[in-house]
Amino acid sequence: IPESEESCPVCGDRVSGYHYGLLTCESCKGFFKRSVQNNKHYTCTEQQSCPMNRTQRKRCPYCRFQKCLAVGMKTEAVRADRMRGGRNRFGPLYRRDRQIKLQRADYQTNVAPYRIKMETTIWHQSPLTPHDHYPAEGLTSLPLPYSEQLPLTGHPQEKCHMSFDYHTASTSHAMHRTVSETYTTRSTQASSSNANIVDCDPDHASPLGPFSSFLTPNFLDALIESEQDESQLCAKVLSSLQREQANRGKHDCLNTFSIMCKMADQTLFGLVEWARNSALFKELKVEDQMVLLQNCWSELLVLDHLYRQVTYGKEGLLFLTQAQIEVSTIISQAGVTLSGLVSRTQDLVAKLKALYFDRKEFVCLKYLVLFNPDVKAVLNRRQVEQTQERVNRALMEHTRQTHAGHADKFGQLLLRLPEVRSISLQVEEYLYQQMLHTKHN
DNA sequence: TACTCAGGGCCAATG
DNA sequence: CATTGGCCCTGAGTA
Ligand SMILES: [Zn+2]
Ligand SMILES: [Zn+2]
Repeated sequence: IPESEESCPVCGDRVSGYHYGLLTCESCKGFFKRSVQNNKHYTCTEQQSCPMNRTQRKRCPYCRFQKCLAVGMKTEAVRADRMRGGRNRFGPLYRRDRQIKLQRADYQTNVAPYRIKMETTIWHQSPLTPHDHYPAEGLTSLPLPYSEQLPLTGHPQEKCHMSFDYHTASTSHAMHRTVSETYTTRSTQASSSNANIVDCDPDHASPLGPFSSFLTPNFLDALIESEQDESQLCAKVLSSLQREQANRGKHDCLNTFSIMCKMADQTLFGLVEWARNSALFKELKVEDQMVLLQNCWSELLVLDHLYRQVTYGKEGLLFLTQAQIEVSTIISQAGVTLSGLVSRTQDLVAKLKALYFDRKEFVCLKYLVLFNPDVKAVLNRRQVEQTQERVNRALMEHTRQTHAGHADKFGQLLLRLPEVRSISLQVEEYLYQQMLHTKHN
């Protein structure tokens, strides 16, 4: 059933089954076969980047064949002897792929919505006071640097620097407090957001919505101001880990990898909260809020991780909130999935560092990923589209103004999003495996 | 052994 | 004429 939903990665047409390595449509199957069998060499009359879709795929065989190869169609699967029927060596690959897709579908439709539902229920049941919202707030008044040692088990030789230092993550917390509070203490009935926002924000009251009175140059600033301070999120994640550890005995400690999973879990919680607190997001219908979050939660998770690595991470170290782990340790001790994930991520971190990826851009990318008009079940597509375009313009403007020396930083940033998406799918897969694994114990 | 499903081939339609 | 793509035939691997 799920593969009837899939569309051909080459041209977007309906998929007819696995062909030469992956799910493709019938026409691309035939095209690829003929091209390989007859050893075709096409040429492109344009810039070798012709659009590929159902109606235009015939226009440029060169670009079509390049795309076939790019998405992973395998020339080895075309038989030189033209033997018909039977099976080839890709059989097991197809089986694995099917399994993974099933798992992913199961996770997407059962687990992720459940989580989000749970979180929204909590949200609606208890209108949050600022104090509840930041359970770790007291930590900000502690003398800095505040350090603590989390007992770790697992691999005794493993050099795992688990010292917690608020100095690095803490910035001008007090400055943003007031802004954050006005947002978080609002009634959270998102469906009637307009009235609430006008109520709480008389300065910006407008019949067209809370942001319509912001002039475009201030749009991004307004977005940034409403962002929760980084240290608050870190503190929340950490305090929850400490609670978890406190509930366990001294001799029943979490190992590093469980800690990473728990961190991801808590961060996800925080990201859902982030979205639900954002004024742009509140303008959407609750139904659309749900489907958008269900679509991008893992991408947000990856983006969040990337930003933390770029800003706080040191070379060769994986920075987890306040803990640092040597990347080489993970690569050598984790399974193939996780180590692959970590190395792909670190590659991306290096690229972003080279671009001097900043906080404003990070926030913009989060919004671009969240307001994805391509999500199938979205009701008000126009609204999502407009918001995405708006953020997109803001990002373009920002990169043009503040990074004038760096040609096309805007384009470079957008080009990283497909890789983020790809990593996020792998993350979902990994988390799903972990879930099954822990369930069986 | 019956069934599956990804290979190959066929051929009307298209230009 | 060459190319396309929907449909059908085949047969090794699988339950
Ligand atoms: Zn196709
Ligand atoms: Zn082309």
